[in-house]
Amino acid sequence: MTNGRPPSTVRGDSLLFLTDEQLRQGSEAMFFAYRGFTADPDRILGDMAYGRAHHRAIHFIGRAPGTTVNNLLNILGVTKQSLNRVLRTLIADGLVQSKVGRNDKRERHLHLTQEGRALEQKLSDAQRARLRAAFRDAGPEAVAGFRTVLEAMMDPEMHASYTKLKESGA
Amino acid sequence: MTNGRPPSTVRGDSLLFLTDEQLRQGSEAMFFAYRGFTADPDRILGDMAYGRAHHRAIHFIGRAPGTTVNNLLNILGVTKQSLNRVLRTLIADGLVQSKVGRNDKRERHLHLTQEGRALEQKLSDAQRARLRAAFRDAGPEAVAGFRTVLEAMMDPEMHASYTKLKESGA
DNA sequence: AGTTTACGTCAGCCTTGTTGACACTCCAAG
DNA sequence: CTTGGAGTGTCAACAAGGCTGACGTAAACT
Repeated sequence: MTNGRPPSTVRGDSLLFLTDEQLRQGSEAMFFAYRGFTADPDRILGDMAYGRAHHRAIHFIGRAPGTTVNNLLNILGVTKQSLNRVLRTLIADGLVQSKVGRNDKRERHLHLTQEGRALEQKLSDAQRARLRAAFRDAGPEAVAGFRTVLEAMMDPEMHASYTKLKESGA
Repeated sequence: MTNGRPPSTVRGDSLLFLTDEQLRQGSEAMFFAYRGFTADPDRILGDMAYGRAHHRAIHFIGRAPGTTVNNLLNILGVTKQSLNRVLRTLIADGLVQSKVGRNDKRERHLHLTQEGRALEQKLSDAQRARLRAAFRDAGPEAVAGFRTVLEAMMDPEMHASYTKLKESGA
C-alpha cells in the first residue's frame, strides 16, 4: 500500500507533482495555512464569550438566511446537541432570530439580527482581509488552481453543500 | 472598513477574483476542504486511543527526526502542557523515543520507533491518498496555484517553519 | 553564585465535539 | 382519526484538546 518510491526516477517527468514529498508538503501547507486562516477571527472571538463554532454558525446563517436547523446541521457536520448549544447562546444574546416555519411549523428558520450581522461582518472582514491579501499576492491563476484543488479534496456531500451555497450566492 | 460593493461594476475586470463573493467562496472552500483533509486519518484514529493531536505530533517527529521539544512546540503552536500530554502517551506506548541531548543535556531529541513509523505511515497514507487524487484531478498548474495561495495565507513564523521543513525534506 | 533555558508535571478551567435518552410538535399516510 | 416518523429542543455525562498558573529539576550560561 505504501510506496517508498525513489522520488526522482520511475515516472515520466510530468507526474513529479505527485511525489510523496510533494504530497507531504501539500499536507503541511494545508496545516499551516488553516492556522493562518482561522487566526484572525479566533483572536476577535477570544475577547468575547464566543468561539470558532459560533463564527461558523453565524457565517452560514448570514450566508443562507432563513435556513433551517437541519440544513445547518448538514452543512456544519456536527450533532444537533453541539449546534443547539451554540445556537441557544446566540439566540439568547440576540444575534440570531429563530422563526417557526410558516408551512411546516416544526422547522425553525434562522436569521441574523442587526447585531448578528454586525458581528458577522467584523469576523468575516478579518478573515477576508487575509484571504484578499493572499489572493492578490498569488494572482488570479493561482487562485483558480487553489479553488480547483480544494474542491477536489472535499467529500461529495460537502462538495454539494459548497456548490449549493456558491450558486445561491451570485 | 466593510464595503458592500456591487460585485459587477467599479473595478477593471482583472480584479474580479477579489470580489467579496469570491473571497467568501474561498473561505467556504477552505472550511469544507479542511474537513475532507482530516476526515480519513480521524476515522483511523477514532478506533484507537489517539486523536488528531497525536497525528500531528507523529507527523512532525517523523518529518524531522531528532527534533527537540521546543522546536516541535513552535511548529505545532500549542502550549507545552498540551504537547506534553500527547507526547507522554506516545512515549509510554512506545511509538516515540525521547533521548537526552548529547551536547545540551537539557534538550530531549524525539524519534519515532518502528511502531511509531508504522502508525505514521498508516495515517499519512490515508491522508495522502485523498490529496493524491485531488492533485491528479486538478493537474500540475492547479496544484502550483494551490500551494502559492496557501503559502501566502500563512503567518510569517508558520511560513518559516514550513519552508524549513520543505528544504530539509528534499 | 546566580540567572536563564529546557523540560516535566499537577491542578483546574473552557470550548466543542460525542452518545443516549426523552419530550413535544406537527406532517403525512393509512 | 390514529399513528409513524421527521424536525426540533434539551438534559446528562463524557472525552479530546486547547488554555493558564504554579512549581520543580537539571543543565547551561554569565
